[in-house]
Amino acid sequence: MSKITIRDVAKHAGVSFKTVSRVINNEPFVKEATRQKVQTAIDELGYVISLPAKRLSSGQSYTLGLIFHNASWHYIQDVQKGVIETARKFGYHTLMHPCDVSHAADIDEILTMISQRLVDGLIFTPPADNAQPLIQKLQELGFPFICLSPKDRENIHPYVTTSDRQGAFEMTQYLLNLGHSRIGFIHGPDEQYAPHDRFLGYQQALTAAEIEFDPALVVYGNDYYESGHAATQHLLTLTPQPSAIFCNNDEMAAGAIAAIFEAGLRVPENLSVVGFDNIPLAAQIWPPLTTVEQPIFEMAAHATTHLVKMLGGKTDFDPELKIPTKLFIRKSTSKI
Amino acid sequence: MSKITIRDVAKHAGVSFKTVSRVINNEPFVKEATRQKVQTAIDELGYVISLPAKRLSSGQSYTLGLIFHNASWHYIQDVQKGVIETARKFGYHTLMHPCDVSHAADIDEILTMISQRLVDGLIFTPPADNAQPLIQKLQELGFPFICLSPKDRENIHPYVTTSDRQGAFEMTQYLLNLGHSRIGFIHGPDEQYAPHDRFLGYQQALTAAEIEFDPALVVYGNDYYESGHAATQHLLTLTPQPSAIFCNNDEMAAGAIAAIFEAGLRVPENLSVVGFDNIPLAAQIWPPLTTVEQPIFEMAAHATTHLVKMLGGKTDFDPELKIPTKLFIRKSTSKI
DNA sequence: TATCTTATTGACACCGGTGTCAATATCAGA
DNA sequence: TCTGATATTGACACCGGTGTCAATAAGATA
Repeated sequence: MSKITIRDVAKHAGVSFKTVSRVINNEPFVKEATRQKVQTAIDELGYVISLPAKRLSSGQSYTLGLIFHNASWHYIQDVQKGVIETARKFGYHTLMHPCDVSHAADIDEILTMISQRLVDGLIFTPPADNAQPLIQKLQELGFPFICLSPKDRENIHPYVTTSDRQGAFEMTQYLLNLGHSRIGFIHGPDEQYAPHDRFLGYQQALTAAEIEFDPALVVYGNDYYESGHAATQHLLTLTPQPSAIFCNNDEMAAGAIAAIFEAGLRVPENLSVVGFDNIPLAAQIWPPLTTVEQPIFEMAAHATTHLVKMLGGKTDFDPELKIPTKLFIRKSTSKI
Repeated sequence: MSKITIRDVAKHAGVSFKTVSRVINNEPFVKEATRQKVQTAIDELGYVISLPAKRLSSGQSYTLGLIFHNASWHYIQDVQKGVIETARKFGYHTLMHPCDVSHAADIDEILTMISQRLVDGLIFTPPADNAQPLIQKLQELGFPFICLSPKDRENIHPYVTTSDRQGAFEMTQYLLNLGHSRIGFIHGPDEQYAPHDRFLGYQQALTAAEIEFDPALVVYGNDYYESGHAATQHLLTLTPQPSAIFCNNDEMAAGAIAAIFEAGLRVPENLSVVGFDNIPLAAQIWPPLTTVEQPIFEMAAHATTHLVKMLGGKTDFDPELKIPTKLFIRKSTSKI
């Protein structure tokens, strides 16, 4: 394709190549007539900027790195959409970087990416933000990054998260209103922040309704289908059996539903099941899942916007943004 | 981070900067002793190459673009894994490019990416390969690209696909062996190639078993959950009712199962349901879905390898690679 | 009209590598 | 030990932009 450079355009327009550079970057102090002349030359020649050249000379890559490790792809897909779309608006590209941040080699790889000047800033999705040594190194370096729902909210800034506690509170309240008082709770991974917040919301709703919290109803899972399945099998052995199960995420809820069916019971006739996140799967299983929508796309979009602002040297934004959740009532719940 | 350049390393090692360049690129004709000396200097100084500089001077971006449009994310996630992982092995990075190739502006955007020298080659996933004007333009330009399961296999090369026909043939045979003779078939989007191949496999298996093909059993869907749901509702009104439903993909199969449950019937007791692709969802719905695994990851990996080889000027590979499918028997099927 | 600002434009170094080709070692054979 | 062939290394232009600062043009002011 076009091997046209700004010097060609300059010659064609009868100006210096620096002026062409000014025009394509929309710099001030260019006479309108000159701008027109250059623009015409650009159009006639079909000039397109060479990004490699711009990147080398400006010292910026105009690229953001999205770091994710071991995260559910349902989650990642929304994050990707949010980040890619938002980055594009600002003229940035996005590089996906799946990795295992618990692995020293992978951390080195990320550090290398930075040294290579491949990315200008990084976006971390949980649990990648748990890579303490990496995060610390970045902070020392002063390298721009932002986290999505980080575990450690005290030391990692800026971040964007969601109102997990409030969402879980509302969902629990909803189940309570349906008449459920023994609500099993499948807890998420301990290393992350969100599960604790969600659990807290569950407990607070119980307290608000003056229902005594029974620790026996809490089982730990790892957010995967299988663990939701196993946790539910355990919950079903309890006496009295819970009449509803609140899962830390939708994937475990899908596992829960499978376990209930296997036990010869039905959802929601015998047990109600709810999840968290509202991933596509939630609407595609039977029965469709009542869940709490986590505004992943919006979080990712906000995080990207913040990061780009940081790269531009701005700091006039809230370093601790919280996006609200929303209840999605479907068919996996019913009155007791 | 390090602002060390090859000139710094050269000075430190007492050689010319060109020699350093030779060492980092592992070029021949460098004396072993020199290589050692340079390597030591590199290690001591913590030198890391500047990609922007390499890209500008070499004229290559060492980046592949993955174009996808409107495709299921279940599919895309495996493609992404395959492409990213493989590209990395060859020292390439991958840029995701979701877009709408039926939109002229989006096609221009891709053409611009090329002009900007942002990517060295493109990988298309269906149905993005249907962007005729774009594909044609690329062929004229001689710009390297490769398609995954393209619709138009006559004119688009190279490509990597899977044995859709054979997979559908085997699955149908499996259902036949289970005793099903009236097998509903939910056809996929007409604009793609794969659905036709799968349908052909279905018909051939019927013929091989000497069972007459009944056109009434074929309903068209668009690969989404909802259309599988609707198509199944229709199939259930048929007399005699089919005893099994073969869906063009898993997502529609999930919709089919939901429709069956809603009608008060059970899977697989009353009807067997099978899908195609073996996406994660297949194992997470109840009952777990019997399906045909489409080797998406492998296809993506092969395609990437081919593309990189093309970029290296090689042409010693099959321009029409076909990766085999595999049957996954789970619990959504049973004897009649 | 001469002078001082301020708006525009141009000259040129530089970003940090790669590519080309000439220069210098090295080594085997005579 | 000398010579030609081959192995190594260096010099330098170049990729196509951006940044800096000087040069020039255009107005404003006196």
